[in-house]
Amino acid sequence: MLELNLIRREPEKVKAGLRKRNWKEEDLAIVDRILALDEERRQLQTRLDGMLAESNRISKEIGQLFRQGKREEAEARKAQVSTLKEEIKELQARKAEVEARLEELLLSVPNVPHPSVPAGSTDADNEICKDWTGPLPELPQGARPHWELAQQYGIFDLELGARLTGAGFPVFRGQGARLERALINFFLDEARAAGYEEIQPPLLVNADTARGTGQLPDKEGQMYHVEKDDLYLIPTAEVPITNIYRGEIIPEEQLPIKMAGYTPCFRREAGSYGAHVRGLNRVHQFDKVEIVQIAHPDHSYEVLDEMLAHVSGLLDKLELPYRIVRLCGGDLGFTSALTYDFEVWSAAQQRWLEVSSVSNFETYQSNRMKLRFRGKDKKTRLAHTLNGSALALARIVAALLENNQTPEGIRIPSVLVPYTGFERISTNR
RNA sequence: GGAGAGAUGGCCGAGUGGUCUAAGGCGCACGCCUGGAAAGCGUGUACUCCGGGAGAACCGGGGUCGCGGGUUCGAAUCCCGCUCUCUCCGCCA
Repeated sequence: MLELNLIRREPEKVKAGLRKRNWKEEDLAIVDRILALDEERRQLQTRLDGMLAESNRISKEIGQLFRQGKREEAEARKAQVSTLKEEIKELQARKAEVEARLEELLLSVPNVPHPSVPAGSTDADNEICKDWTGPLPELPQGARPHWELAQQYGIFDLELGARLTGAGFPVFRGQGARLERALINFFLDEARAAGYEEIQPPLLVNADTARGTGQLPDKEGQMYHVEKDDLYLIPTAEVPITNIYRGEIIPEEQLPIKMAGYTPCFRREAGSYGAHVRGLNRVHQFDKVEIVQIAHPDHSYEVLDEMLAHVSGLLDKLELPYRIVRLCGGDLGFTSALTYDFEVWSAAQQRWLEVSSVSNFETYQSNRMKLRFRGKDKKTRLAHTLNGSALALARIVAALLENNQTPEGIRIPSVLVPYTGFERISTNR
């Protein structure tokens, strides 16, 4: 949720941001409607405060009159307050109504994109910031996509998952399961070495938490909902981890706060189908290590760069070709100010797969969460929140399988060998 | 799932209808004292909204004692609902 102050001070900047997100001119009027409602709200508040002050004053007098034994005067004042009270009730109702409408409008305004966000409407307009300049893997004759390799080596089984649960729930087996676990441990160890506190959050969250990071109300359809308990399966560890500090006021010297966690992630992904979602390319449940930082507003873009470097380091160590893409206005998430995607080369599919998304939300999430810090000047300010995948497992596995296939089996990058306990995946395990 | 107790400021804790503008203590900050420190003494110490103001200074007002309603001229205090915590019982990896 955007800060009302920003809309009040710089409505044109907000409108320019919406234009970058390809909003139609006539829809920009929402900014003016917000400003009008805010003005109305403040006027109501001023009037209401005056009446409440009056009522408080008279009530105090009544107390004094009673103690002095002046019953009749006290009774007269009572009647006076009674009429005041009716007006107060009416004003309160109007104020609540105005506030509810204001809130609703505010929730429907996305974050203002960072100046560096390129114009554009689809992923074709995204800007490649760092392309892969090295050689792409050369595959042997008869190279196969990862879903075929999975069958050949018994790494994971989607048909089995479909029988147990439904489409999009892979069952990892044998060396495949061990590879998953190795990657998780590798990513967590790397995060810890980079100063992130390891978190094991709940996998189900309540509506307040889902609202804090912006999954509700706008991405409701993305999440699995447990109706009986009104809980949501997390689509990413970002949701519970960022909310750890919801409503907190953090001493400035504790910033930045760095947290990392491994969780399975659950996404409904309704309506997707076809060849580009085969295998592990898009599934309903996948493993991911997420890194989260809560940063000082003056330094959040340095933090973003640091997170990009961290993710780059992971991919370097895994020896995977990758490129970094800056999302354009049309592709940018609702709550994000700036997002970089990491894409790894999937040699058999001959395409780039998104394996990480690193974003700065500035105060968009923290405003909704009331996540603040206390500066050296004793004032409270909203902190900036950032997060990134480091990394999303399913597609990393897909790329590793395809890029490292040899006639003797699938080579494990040397950095992972201490974690897997084997150097190659082969039929004879 | 059943029974009971509770939720007050950064923390502990008092407070059963008006003087609560929330006692007292701890902690923290600043000052005095000291060669320096401790002790002692003094002062201060929540968040938020609205208005005034050039003002993130300051002044005035509103709201917040778990959350939401209600009773009352007036609620931390009385009533109803909810959430959470603790104790006991049941179930359980």
